[in-house]
Amino acid sequence: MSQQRNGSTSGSNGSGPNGRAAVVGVSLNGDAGVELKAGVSESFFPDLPEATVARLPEYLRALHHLADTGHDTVSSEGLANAAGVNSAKLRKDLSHLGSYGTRGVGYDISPLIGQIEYILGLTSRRAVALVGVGNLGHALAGYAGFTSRGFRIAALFDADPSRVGERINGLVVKHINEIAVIVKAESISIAVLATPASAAQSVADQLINAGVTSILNFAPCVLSVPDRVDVRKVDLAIELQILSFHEHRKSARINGGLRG
Amino acid sequence: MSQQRNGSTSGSNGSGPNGRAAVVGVSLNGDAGVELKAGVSESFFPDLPEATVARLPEYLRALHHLADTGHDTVSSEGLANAAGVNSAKLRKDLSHLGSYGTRGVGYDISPLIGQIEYILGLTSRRAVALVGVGNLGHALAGYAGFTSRGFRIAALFDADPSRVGERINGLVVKHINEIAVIVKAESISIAVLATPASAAQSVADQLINAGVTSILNFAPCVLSVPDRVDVRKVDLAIELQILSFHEHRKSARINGGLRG
DNA sequence: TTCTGTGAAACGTTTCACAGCT
DNA sequence: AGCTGTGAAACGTTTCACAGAA
Repeated sequence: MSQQRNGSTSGSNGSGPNGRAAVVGVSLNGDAGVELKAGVSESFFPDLPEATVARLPEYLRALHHLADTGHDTVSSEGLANAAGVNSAKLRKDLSHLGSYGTRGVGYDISPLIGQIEYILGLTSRRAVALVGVGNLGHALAGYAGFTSRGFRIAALFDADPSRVGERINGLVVKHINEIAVIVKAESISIAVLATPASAAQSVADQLINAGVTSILNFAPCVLSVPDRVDVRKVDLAIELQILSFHEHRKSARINGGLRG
Repeated sequence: MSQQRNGSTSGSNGSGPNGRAAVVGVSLNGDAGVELKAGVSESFFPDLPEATVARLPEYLRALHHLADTGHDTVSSEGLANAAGVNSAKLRKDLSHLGSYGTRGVGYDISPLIGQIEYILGLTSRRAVALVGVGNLGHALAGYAGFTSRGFRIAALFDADPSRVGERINGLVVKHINEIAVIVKAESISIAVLATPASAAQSVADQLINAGVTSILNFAPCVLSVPDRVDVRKVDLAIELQILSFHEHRKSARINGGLRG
């Protein structure tokens, strides 16, 4: 959701005060049709359900894995298993992208990878700024998955002068008062926020002023942002608390003796 | 949403092969009623929608913040803003917990905190195992939010002998072949998986054999687990890819000139 | 009057079941 | 015969709008 998305989440909008909104996943309005054939890399933008969008990256990962292990075709059942969903859902999702399957056979992996990467905007490597190189931010700065899955960390920022100047993975940490200049210079539109909660809103405001329109927020707080800005939230303690609920429910079942 | 859903994500189950399922968020079946009054800390288990469960931690965080800043009552509008949702949703969610509001006034913060913590199973600090103290795992081991929001990291594991024995935050890293013994000895039911994807399934199997029934998975792969085990997935690259989709859509809007 | 609690409507998502292409 | 693509049904979630308690 989620969305928080977690989701899944993934979620919906709640209007905040004075025209700002705390947003996790935004509704889709475009309704241009899908007219793309395999191999063609320009198309109008299909109108995808948000739940589908949230699953495309998992399909993409599964498809890359299949391609790497020598497959070039896969059935809806096979891809669904690899992605952890059921096959009806997978077929419905992929049907929104246009027709990449052959009845009686399955899906052609390579053009399907191309189409999903196109839809997700991964045809060129996107520049990402990371703000907050403390405990967690430091680890994120070194996370190989960013690099291998379509992104490039283009700038690191921190408010702490003692951390400014530090070199991480070949990048020098800049002070947050350089956000405006660097974000504009590098045309960065996505930022990862790994600051303490107390600093997050102020940093988000600076990022948005500088032109950032998508934020991945690791700080445990709600951000208030304009409608045009997308925010997704990742909160480790929230994830554990949801699991804790399920643990509690399981033991209530056993102790209460009811309903299995 | 969930999962996964996040998913986020929150989400639903997809049956896997031979009775195993890749699970992100599990449906609720109990239907015991809510009979709890403020201050009483035993109750039957209410039948909460999964979407509500996923939001309770955010309400809890907001409530703690309000309590810390001297409030003892809050309106649905006020709490909803603090939690980033709309007030109708908040009221519906809280109505599932029983009646903690007073019409014309608002909600009593302190008993509401107590009830949410009870429902989430946070009345005693839960022991958590963390497997994989590489780049990300190391940061998670030091994350203060675990400690401050109801959890206690009770054990650290890694497969790499050169990391075994390292001391992090007062805990010594153990080898993963000690999982069975330590998880049982410490009655650990929740584990955080921060291993490479290639090791994740095998480690998950060991954890589950040892008695773990909830897993927070940071590895970019689908885990196959028995139905009784809950899995939530956090994948940083997936979150960025979802944001990338929205970036792509925004620029398609502008370039295509259609629909605002 | 104010603000919660809640039926009912609206909406989005998932699942079913099968038509139809290969 | 096999497997995709898809209407239609089922389900879950959100929003509306207001009854009714304080």
